[in-house]
Amino acid sequence: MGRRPTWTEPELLATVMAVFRRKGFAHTSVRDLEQATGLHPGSLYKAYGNKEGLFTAALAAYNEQVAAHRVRIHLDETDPPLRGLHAFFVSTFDGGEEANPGCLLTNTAVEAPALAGVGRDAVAAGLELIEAGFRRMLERAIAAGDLPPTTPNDQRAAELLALYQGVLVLVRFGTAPAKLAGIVAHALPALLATHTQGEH
Amino acid sequence: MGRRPTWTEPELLATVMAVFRRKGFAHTSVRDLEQATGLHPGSLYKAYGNKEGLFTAALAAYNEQVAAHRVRIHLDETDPPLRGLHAFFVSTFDGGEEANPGCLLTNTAVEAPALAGVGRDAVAAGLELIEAGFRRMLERAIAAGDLPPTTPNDQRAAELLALYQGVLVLVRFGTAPAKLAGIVAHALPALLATHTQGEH
DNA sequence: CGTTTTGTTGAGCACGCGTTCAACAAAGGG
DNA sequence: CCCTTTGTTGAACGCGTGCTCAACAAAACG
Repeated sequence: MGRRPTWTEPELLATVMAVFRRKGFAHTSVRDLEQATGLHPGSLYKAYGNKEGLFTAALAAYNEQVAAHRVRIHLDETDPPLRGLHAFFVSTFDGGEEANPGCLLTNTAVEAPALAGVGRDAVAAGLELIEAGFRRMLERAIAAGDLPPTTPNDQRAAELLALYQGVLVLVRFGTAPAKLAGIVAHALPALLATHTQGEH
Repeated sequence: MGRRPTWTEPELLATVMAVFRRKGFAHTSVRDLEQATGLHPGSLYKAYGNKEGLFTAALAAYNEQVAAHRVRIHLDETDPPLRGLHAFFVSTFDGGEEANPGCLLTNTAVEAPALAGVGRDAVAAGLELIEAGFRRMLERAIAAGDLPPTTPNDQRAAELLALYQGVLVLVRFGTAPAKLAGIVAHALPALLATHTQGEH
């Protein structure tokens, strides 16, 4: 090769990802990325084509590095499963004030409703990754006897995903962690409680 | 005055608001607004100072026109109250495919975490408007005997707001209305059901 | 050691952005 | 009926944007 890359690709993408995550796609300029990475535009464009390609790669990196990691740690490897679920939610806002830039998937889903195919697919894949994690965790909880199988796991997982996205909106807005903790602590058990479909 | 305004202010802001709501602040150019309103930049800038002023005014208009209206219709004037709550959620996605651009408050909360004071205050005011609507609706439901007062209304309202934001994220992403309907139909009764704080 | 291959450099381009302003046109006031 | 006031016009400006490219430098290869 030529001059040895200053970055390994995952590290580079993690850096780029962090900027997109904090500022959003539109508010991030290529010069922001230059400053964050120390690389000059030619390098970035040679490797990723354009700003959208850079964003797409960062989104994929987010799925692989951040989302999948959180799912594995909290939803797949924590016992009891429902405790892992709680930790999964809390992990979005327990890092102090400025440490929680929200979720790149949530931010992207909201920012670009008409986003081009690849970007949309990446968001869909990320959300499905999380929802599938919820389903696996629910199965473990049922197997452990912590949860009565009164509602299909698909249904419960979809509801958990919706609540999760909502929490992430509030996180990004800057809602106080104490309030978020209260929401999560009560809403998760309530959502999962057995229930003969309520009247309203 | 001079040439009679082509627009009444609320109509103008409703038009501007629709563009911001669909495209987001960053992706909306002043030329987009020119095209949507038929007004030329000088007029817009004379009245609102700059693009952010225009956005702030549109945000206030959203609170007064859209959010407050929905709260009143569904949360304050529908009986039984819990049926109104359901309708409030469903109203975010029952308008067909392209008809539901999501919520300007949600979109703004996500897009601009570091938004300047006024914009942030407007979002906070809008969210509080909705949360207060939830609280009033909960009081009515309890008074009507439809809901046991086992959990403080503040707590319940906060959870409903979180779920609401999550649904709006999914709406904006383009999740199928049938799936959203399933989420809402089951999650709302579950969230409100009486519960001795679950273990997990 | 020459050649190729590959990542890097950084000045620079065209474009669209937010914004301004001098000129104008229609209503109100005395 | 003039003068002021006020909303409108639209060309134009400076700037920051996304992006390009010719030159270059270091590893890989035989």
